[in-house]
Amino acid sequence: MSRRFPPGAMSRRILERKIQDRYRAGHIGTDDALNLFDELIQVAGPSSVRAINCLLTVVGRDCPALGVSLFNRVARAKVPPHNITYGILVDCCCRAGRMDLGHPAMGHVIKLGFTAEAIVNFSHLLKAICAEKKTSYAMDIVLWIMPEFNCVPNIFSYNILFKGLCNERRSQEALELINIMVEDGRGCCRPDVVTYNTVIDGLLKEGEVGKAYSLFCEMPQRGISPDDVTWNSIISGMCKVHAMDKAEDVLEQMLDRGILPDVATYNSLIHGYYSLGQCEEVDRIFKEMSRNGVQPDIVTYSIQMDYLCKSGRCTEARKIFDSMISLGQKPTVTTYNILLHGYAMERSFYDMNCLIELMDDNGISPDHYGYNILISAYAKEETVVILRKTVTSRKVWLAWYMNDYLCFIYMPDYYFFNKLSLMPFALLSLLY
DNA sequence: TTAGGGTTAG
Repeated sequence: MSRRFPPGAMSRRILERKIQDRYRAGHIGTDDALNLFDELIQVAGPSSVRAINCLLTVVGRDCPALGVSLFNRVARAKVPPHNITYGILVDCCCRAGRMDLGHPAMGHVIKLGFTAEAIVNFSHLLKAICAEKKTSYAMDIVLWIMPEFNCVPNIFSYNILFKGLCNERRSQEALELINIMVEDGRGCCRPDVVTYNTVIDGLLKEGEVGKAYSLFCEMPQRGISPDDVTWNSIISGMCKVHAMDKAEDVLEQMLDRGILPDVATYNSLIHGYYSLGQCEEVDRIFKEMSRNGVQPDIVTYSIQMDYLCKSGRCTEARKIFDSMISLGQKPTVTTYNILLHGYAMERSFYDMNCLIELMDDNGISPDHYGYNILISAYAKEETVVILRKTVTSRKVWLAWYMNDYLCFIYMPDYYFFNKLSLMPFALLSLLY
């Protein structure tokens, strides 16, 4: 009787199955995935590609650069990568800030003849190109290069372009593109609810409230029903320009259509009323939330803390912060920044330093908002003298004396600022 | 393996 599998093949199949089952159940962490990858790659064969895709997805999600290096090991093993494997690779290259590797990876997909099925791979590439504020180039890819390779752009491709245009403050062009697509749209590439939501949000962020509202009103005529995201965007836009009556009108319309407000809806209203100093209205919204069974979330508490800090009531804000933690809510970097800004306004340097230590203990790194708050606060002290700036391998230490006290700021994200032109405003004014 | 909304600094 002949054996069905060569020696070792059965244990390899068992390992592959185990990996895929655990991946589907969401039971693989990054460290786990690395160990399983080491185990599998030693015995891997052509059948291992699905399990390898699962492991690359888990590792790449957390650490895209590591995902790229694992792919190199796959390429050296006798496992022909699948189109999906290349998709994960393109995504990892782009998210690791290695567009110089992302383009060749995509070129490889084309060379191997995967182009017709490479639609998702193109989406990763388009997203990364748009993130670099090169949406015009991404548009050339969608309109000319993809059809050239028989890869028909889908609504995902177009919606990535719409988001890119809006992020470049080119919402008017996005609006015109919607109209062109409506006039001669074909098949799957008619604008959908996500397209409208993206452009409505872009117009609102550029202060074009009237145009955003008109587009919102045109949706039903064009056969697209607004969803919860659409309603929330319009309500948030109205709240940001302090048109609270209009926001309440839109909320009524939303309820009439049977769509229930969620925590994001209430957060917009609470923020709007706090900005106007109308605390009685805030209390009313909180009661309404509670009546409708909607629980406040981290953003609700952050908005409340921000109001208290800006009113010189940091102690009360801190009580909310501490009670939030005791209830098991994890503060985000924004929550810390709000409190940090409150302490900075009070010039409470001791509290600021303690909070930074707490962030560190909880594994949260300050972002460019946080650094600006810190540096601006210290820079306002007349006795600040920059003592030393050390730049080593993408890391920056700043040290200075303030009131005979040696202060440090460690900037692990220097490369990030440099890359995205997000070097903190206050830091620039100190260094140059 | 791909797209959209609510909070923070100067």
